[in-house]
Amino acid sequence: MAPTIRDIARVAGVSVATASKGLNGKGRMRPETRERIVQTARDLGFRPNRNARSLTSGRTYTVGLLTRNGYGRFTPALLGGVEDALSADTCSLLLCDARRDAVRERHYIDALAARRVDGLIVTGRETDPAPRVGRDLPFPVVYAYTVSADPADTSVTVDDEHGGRLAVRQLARYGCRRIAHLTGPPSYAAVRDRVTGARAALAEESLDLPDSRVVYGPFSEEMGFTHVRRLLERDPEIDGIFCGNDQIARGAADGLAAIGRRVPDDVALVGFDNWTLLAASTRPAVASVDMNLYRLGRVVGETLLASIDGTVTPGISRLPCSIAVRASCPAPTGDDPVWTSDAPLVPDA
Amino acid sequence: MAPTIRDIARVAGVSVATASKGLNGKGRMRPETRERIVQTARDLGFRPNRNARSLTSGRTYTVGLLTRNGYGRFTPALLGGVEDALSADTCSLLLCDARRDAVRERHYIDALAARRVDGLIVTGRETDPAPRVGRDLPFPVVYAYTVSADPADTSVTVDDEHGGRLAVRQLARYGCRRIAHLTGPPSYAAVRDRVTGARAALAEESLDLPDSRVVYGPFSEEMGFTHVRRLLERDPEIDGIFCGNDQIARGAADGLAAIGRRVPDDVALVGFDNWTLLAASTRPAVASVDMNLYRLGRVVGETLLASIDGTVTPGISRLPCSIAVRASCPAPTGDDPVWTSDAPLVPDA
DNA sequence: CTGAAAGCGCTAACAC
DNA sequence: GTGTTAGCGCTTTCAG
Repeated sequence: MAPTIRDIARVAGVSVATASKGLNGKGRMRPETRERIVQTARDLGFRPNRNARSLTSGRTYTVGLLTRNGYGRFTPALLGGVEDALSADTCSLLLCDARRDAVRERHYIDALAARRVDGLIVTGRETDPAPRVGRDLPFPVVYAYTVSADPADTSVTVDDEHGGRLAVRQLARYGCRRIAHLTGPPSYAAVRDRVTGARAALAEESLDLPDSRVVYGPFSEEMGFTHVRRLLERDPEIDGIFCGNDQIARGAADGLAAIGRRVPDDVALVGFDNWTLLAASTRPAVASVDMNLYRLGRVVGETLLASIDGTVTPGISRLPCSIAVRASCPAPTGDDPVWTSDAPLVPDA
Repeated sequence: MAPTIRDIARVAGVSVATASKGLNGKGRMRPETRERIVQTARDLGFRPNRNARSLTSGRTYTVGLLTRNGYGRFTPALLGGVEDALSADTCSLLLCDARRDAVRERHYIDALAARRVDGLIVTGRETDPAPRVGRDLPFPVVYAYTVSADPADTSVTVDDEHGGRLAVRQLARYGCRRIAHLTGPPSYAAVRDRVTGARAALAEESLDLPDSRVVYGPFSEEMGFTHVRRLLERDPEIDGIFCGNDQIARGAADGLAAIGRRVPDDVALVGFDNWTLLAASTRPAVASVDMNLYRLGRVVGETLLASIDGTVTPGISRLPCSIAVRASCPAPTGDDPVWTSDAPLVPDA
């Protein structure tokens, strides 16, 4: 059995109360007593039981992370940021995956409540407003990437409009004048927001993005591969394409190669997600919008810690994106935020 | 504040002990009393504090998951299996990412010990024997995917040799007779094991894999793209290639297309990892060895639960792979285990 | 300066 | 059947 504070007290020849104070650097006592206590604890390999401590303190220094639909490509970066933010307060993360199942979700919420977590982070793969995770929960909740449909909740997500703006600005700076958009299903808020952003930015350059040059489809390579060719057949003047993710961009790059168009000379390409593994391997490498998910995770963690401390900030906050420049659209970036590297993370897969 | 068992007892008009027994279905008491207690608990939204309970029970029903070098592409599937296995015992997962840093690792181990986790799972991106996580830890440890250098520890990993056998058998069944291997750095045990397996399987078919047809390099598309062409220049008779992962396979497919070789008619291809997002999008789609990581996770979880119960199984156990058949090598699979789908998981990214 | 005592939320013997 | 008591490991008044 692991030694308890009583063992320390006994061996050090003091009372339990003194041992406690000694170990926690509280109260006042003769330095030699404290030293003796600490030394004894070290000798016995004493490790205070945090669960016991949380009984009195009321804090468990544990937060839940509930993902609503599995761990995806976005999870690692987000998780890294969350962990780093929380580690500042030596909080640990309890993981739960609801797998699109409301019953599972409920079950996990209960389990987390029974463990008296200090807070909860809810994440999911879409930025669309989603039903909140429960009402009157006994801990603060922050939604990460996904946003709660209830404006009284706290959500932190990506500014997809900004991402859309960055993408087309990069194309425009490269000199593109007839820009098209190949993207995912319009049922995604992210997809719609990016279109909105793209149009706004183009308008500032006196350019436009007519409906005829926007193609919605699945978020897949296949989509990019087939539709890029149709698009250029219909409208051979297109000289730049904003792709809704890097898979589409890759398909588009291959499709352009197949019809003998050079990238970026004839048609420039900008993707989204900056999934380096894919974007950097495309021929040529694809410039891409980065959602700064590590930073998102940090902000989420910090927001949750603040909520736990009583400072709640209801509403949705949207963090800006960056642009990762690569050969498919090699223009200077102007004042736009530039992505450089995954800094403190082990990159990708 | 959340109601405590005392609140329940008071409201239900019984003692705390009776309330406890009533709620846990223990002891014997008048059914109506039990009913009253349970009903009161429901009314007050009582949620027993598991931390308090674990003080007496000695069990926290929490296990740590320590990843040594970040969350990769393999993590989600593994994690899913682990979660499912542990949920059978209503265990929760505490997440830690050591990020290749021994100090961080030590720190996390301490934190987990302080939380009195019932057990620990250690995972990492390589199957190479790695230094064990600590000595004389106060809880059982199971290594997942990564294996401990100490044979007294319990490790569960992938049978890469079997994977190598499956890959070349699939090629052989398609009719390939001059098989080559494009793979990652030989510093990886996984890389060497797969070569061993491939050679063993080929020998059974009276075929071989001479050193001249094995190329080591980085695990990247670029590697496949450039080396497949050199390889076929040197040895134009090659009719099948076993690729060390799906990125290499993809590069190889593109490289073959670039020199006008048809896949699979001229050269068949089998990859490794069965990373569907990549493998299924390659033109043509790439057949690939699947490591059954979800199942690995389950076995790891079950093994850990057994260890917690006192049944330890030291040593390394290696689980077999499956083969996912796709257009790049469309042969019947014989008796080999076939991959069908990610079953209970939300697939990929 | 140090220690006795009470209590955090819950469980488990053992009385009544 | 139900309640009293003690105790899990630790913190925290408050006396001494």
